[in-house]
Amino acid sequence: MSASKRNKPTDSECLILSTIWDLKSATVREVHDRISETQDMGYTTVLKFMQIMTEKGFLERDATVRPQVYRAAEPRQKTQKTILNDLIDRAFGGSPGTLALQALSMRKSTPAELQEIRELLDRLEERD
Amino acid sequence: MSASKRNKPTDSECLILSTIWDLKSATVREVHDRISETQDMGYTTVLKFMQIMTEKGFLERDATVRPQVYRAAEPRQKTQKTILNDLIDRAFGGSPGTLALQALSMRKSTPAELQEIRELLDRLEERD
DNA sequence: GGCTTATTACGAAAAATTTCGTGAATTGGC
DNA sequence: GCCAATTCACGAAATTTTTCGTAATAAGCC
Repeated sequence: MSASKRNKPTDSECLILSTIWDLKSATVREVHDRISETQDMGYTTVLKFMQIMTEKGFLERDATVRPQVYRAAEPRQKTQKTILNDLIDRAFGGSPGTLALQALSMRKSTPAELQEIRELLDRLEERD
Repeated sequence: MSASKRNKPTDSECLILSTIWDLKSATVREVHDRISETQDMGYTTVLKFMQIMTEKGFLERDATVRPQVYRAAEPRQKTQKTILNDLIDRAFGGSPGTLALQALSMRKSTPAELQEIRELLDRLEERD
């Protein structure tokens, strides 16, 4: 199967993906421990999500080791872009700029991030 | 009632909100006509969503006129920020900059938007 | 090998979202 | 005022998402 690209993960799936992106690869327990810090979600609930996500093609699992280890099937950025594409059309009138503007004006970003964005802007405007 | 702020609209609700933001205020038919251009969604389905959204506090309705007219209960930006806040934590490791960067590198933005972002960056960096 | 604990599979309940049928109420035209 | 067409309220079915209980399986220890 592996619907991989076209469909975006659900809210809970994003939470789990996020953790796995951070850890590169992770067992169910590792994911659950991480998520438990902020959320109230049972161990078998996390397990079930990870099984479903494997079916959907969001995760891959190595069943040769115990406990089993999961990895993201797609690179983080690719999935993030799928999510953003959907959101931009759905709630930002198709304008990525509007979304970016709102995001930046909302919370403090690091100087490094701001600099990176400046450089991106330079490259984007050069193309004209 | 009016849960207004804390909760984010569902996917379908975003679609409808988007339309109403554009039109400032709208009847069910107007919203349905707009959405029908790209989606396959029945009239009564749209109506039901708008009724639910009114209960939830996302919309307000003027029932004194016929057909009834709906408006967004909160300003567009406020709702957009609620959505972004959630997404940033859920899938972007809490970093608005990462989200902004991805959004900008994804599709072409207008020169005006790029300029606006530059100005925002200037203001943000001044604050240090 | 048997016991204890941790991990995994299965399936299904609970909750939330999406969809629409049906009939009542309202409006506009004649 | 009456009829056709539109709009609205109600409720419920269908689907998807979220949650977890329970049992099966595997691992680690003495």
